Amino acid sequence: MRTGGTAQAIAYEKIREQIVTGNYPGGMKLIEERLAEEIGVSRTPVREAIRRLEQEGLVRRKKVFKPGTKELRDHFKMRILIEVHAAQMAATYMIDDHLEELKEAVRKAQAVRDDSAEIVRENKRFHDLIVRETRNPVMIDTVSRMQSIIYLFSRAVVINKRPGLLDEHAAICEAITERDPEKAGRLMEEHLEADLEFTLAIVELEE
Amino acid sequence: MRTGGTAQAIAYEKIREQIVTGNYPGGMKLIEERLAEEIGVSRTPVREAIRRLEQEGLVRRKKVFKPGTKELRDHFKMRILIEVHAAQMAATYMIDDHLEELKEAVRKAQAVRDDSAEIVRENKRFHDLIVRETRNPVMIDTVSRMQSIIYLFSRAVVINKRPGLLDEHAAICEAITERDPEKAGRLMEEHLEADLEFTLAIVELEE
DNA sequence: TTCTTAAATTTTGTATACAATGCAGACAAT
DNA sequence: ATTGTCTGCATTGTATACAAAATTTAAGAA
Repeated sequence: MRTGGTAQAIAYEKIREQIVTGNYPGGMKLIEERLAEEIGVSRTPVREAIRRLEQEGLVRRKKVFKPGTKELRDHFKMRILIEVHAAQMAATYMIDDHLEELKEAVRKAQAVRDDSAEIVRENKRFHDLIVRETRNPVMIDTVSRMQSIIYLFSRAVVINKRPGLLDEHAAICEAITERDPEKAGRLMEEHLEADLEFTLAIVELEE
Repeated sequence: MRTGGTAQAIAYEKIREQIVTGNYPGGMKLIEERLAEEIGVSRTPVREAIRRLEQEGLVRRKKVFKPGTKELRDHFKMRILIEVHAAQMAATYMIDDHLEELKEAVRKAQAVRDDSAEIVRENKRFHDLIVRETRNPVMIDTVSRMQSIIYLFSRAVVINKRPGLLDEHAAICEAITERDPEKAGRLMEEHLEADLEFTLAIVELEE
């Protein structure tokens, strides 16, 4: 990975990496001095990196954020609201080039039914392509933040991949192709609600 | 104003204040040393305050953010999405106590038809009360952020208060009272879209 | 033992010095 | 006149020292 330029950027990338991989587990205290030494910079850039992660929601009061089920739900609901809207926009305005990309993503995910890392990547790609159709950076950004938080959980979920997920993607893609916003929106909502319930079910198993 | 506690909090409050009052105009460069001296703290807390404001969207690359019309639109659309949802939730679930508060806010705004500062306050209150009904801190927070950005503009707009605004509030309130989510959502959407267009029209006058 | 409180410690907050970077204007070369 | 690059200045980035606050540990009393 190319962790560019400034010490702060390096610190940010490294800490973030540790958090999302689960290497720094939820609840772990982030001690500036320790991290500074570990990364090989001074406390100053580490501080700023932590602040950034705090704003981003991955860190809460110097601890790695550990979302409870309520918080997971809240983030998911925010995401659903935007993505349903995005699906409607996509069905209305998506140009053919983009539609091709979307179909490609669906096809690819179906092709690699066993490699779960690859499925995760294509899954994310599918959703990103749809969210892009809002043409609204604020929404795109918000979804991205929600995904980060949700991912703190779904590492576990990803492994137990949910049945039906790929078919639902295909169905949404079809509704967009048919230029049916109502249907696309409805299918997206059902899809994400199912994802949420599945995720919650697994999380509750773990606790 | 009570600017409590740490130097960083003081710096944050003071700088934010200057920005939202328009005292620091859009595009102005924020120089750490100058601000530090002005506020009476060292550069360190000022830096962190600026970073925070950057995350919040009020500052962009050390300059006071000056949203263009596209950006204003984007923020507004995000807000609309959430508030329409909130209105639907409110119509479905709002308890009587909260409904009373809402009615009170509408009444009060109508009572002070001349004092524009007071109208702004009651206007905000009306929307906040509805957004609260999402019961979703993530959404509440997001709307609050959108409002900050929008307010960078609407200082101008506020002065030319839009006709019909209060009646629309009353109508939304009524739809909620009638427990009609579809209507409440639709009215809220129309209301905010009208606000957006009005705001854009004024902004374009200014340029 | 368990609870309180005080001391010790760890950790964060703040100031400040110095280094690196970027940027504006001056001057030279074409 | 245009381009280039050099110089000095303004600003940000980083490290570090010290102060304040928070947290842990230990000791003593109920």
